[in-house]
Amino acid sequence: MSFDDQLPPKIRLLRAAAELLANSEGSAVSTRQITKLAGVTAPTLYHHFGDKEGLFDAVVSAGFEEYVAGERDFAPSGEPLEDVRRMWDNHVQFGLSQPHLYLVMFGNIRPESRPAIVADAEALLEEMLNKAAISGQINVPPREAARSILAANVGVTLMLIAEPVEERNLELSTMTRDSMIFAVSTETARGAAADDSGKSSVVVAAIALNAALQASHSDQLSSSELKLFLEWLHRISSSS
Amino acid sequence: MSFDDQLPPKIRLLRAAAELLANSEGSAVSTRQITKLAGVTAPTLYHHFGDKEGLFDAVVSAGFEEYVAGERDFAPSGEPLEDVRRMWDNHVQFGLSQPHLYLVMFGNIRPESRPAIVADAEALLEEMLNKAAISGQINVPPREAARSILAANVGVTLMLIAEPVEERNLELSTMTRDSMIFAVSTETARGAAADDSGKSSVVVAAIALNAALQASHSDQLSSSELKLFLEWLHRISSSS
DNA sequence: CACTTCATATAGCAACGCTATAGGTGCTAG
DNA sequence: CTAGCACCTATAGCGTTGCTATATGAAGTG
Repeated sequence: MSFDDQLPPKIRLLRAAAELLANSEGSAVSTRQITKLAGVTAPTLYHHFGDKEGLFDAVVSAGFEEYVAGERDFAPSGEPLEDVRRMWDNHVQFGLSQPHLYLVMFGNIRPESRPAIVADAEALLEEMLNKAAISGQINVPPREAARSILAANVGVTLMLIAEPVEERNLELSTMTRDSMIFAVSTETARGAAADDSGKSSVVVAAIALNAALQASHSDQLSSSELKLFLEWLHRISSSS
Repeated sequence: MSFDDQLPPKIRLLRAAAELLANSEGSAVSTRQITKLAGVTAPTLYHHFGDKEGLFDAVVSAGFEEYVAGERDFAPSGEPLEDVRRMWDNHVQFGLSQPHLYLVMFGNIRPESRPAIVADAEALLEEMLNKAAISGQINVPPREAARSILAANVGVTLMLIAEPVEERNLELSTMTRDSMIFAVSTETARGAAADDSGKSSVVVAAIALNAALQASHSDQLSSSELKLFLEWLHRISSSS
């Protein structure tokens, strides 16, 4: 019954919960199943984790490490938007390979209670999008882009999980993914990639902004503000 | 206790369930609450609806009529893609105004069990996208486009529901919506933004510069200067 | 040794979704 | 009018859920 004697009960509970979450098909996972598999009784669970959700949160943190590890390994491809695509695919892959764990992480929605994990995933995406922004590859602030992309990513994954396995069509994922990324990117070409060779730096961006601001005066700043702004921009631009 | 005597119990159950789903804050709704409010006992519920989910499905069908009615009223604007935008907004609006009902409809995800309602919503969207396809306005088969857009729509709505009310930012919705629609449409609108007096390139450059400055703090500006600089940058980059 | 602190077990509560069984109701057939 | 027959509802309770009041054991400290 208990599968891992002589380990501390806290760890046995974590492993039992993880195993049940990973393998249980369809129905929910009960505390009694978990404690039975772990070879402990109910109060032990509540002593260590407070309540069922506390246990699941702990399991999820561990599962999330795995998820994040998958995301970070892909990271340095040099092309940030390509990395965002990989993060998207990794997200979907994780959801489909461990649907119950995923549902605990992202599918357990209740009004006004945001799972902590969502913020983490969002931060991860934002970090990557920030790199894209530095290269001038996106036309939306990274934070908003991250939220938007993550929302679509979760929506797609949930929808795929809800479908019968044999009907799951991953094209839904790739299509939505590319739609979202394309929409926030500055790529101009519909079919072919732009040859704009990216690779901007602070200086390049500043120069571009400087030129753009002088060409069409923005009405977001007053004229005196604009003058000072342009002076600072010049200092930055001429720093290299 | 029972609020609507002399109506048939089936209808009283439906109304009680709908009312509880609409008003219950946070916690779940139990069959006992429902039967108590309806003034009937448990077997009555199971006689008419089979099980709890059957009742909820029935409530949802009724609620869905309302939802669909909202969608159909908007329909004939002549511009199909504009109608898709309205359907998207209506969807989000419905979710935020009746979050519990919405969660029963779209948030109750379990592996390989697709809520019937999703197929209906998908069909509705597909129908509209078909009109767009006939006018040559989209570059993707309507069915796939509908699935993709609906997935993103649900994802956004769930994410907004999970957020605290005061933090809810509908821009997440409009931005994701336009991203999705733009991506499937044949508009070559990327250039249209450039027509927009070059403002978009200003925004792109500002976003890039903003990200670059925060990544590697330049030593060309003092910290107080930088602070003000970034504030202005933010004003510019969030102008459109 | 006495004392505190932590960790686990015994036993059980209230609430849950659901149901076996039986009784009441209104209908049609004879 | 009555007998039979569906249909609908109630009494009572089953098995399971998440969780806990209480007690017991073990381990460290004075």
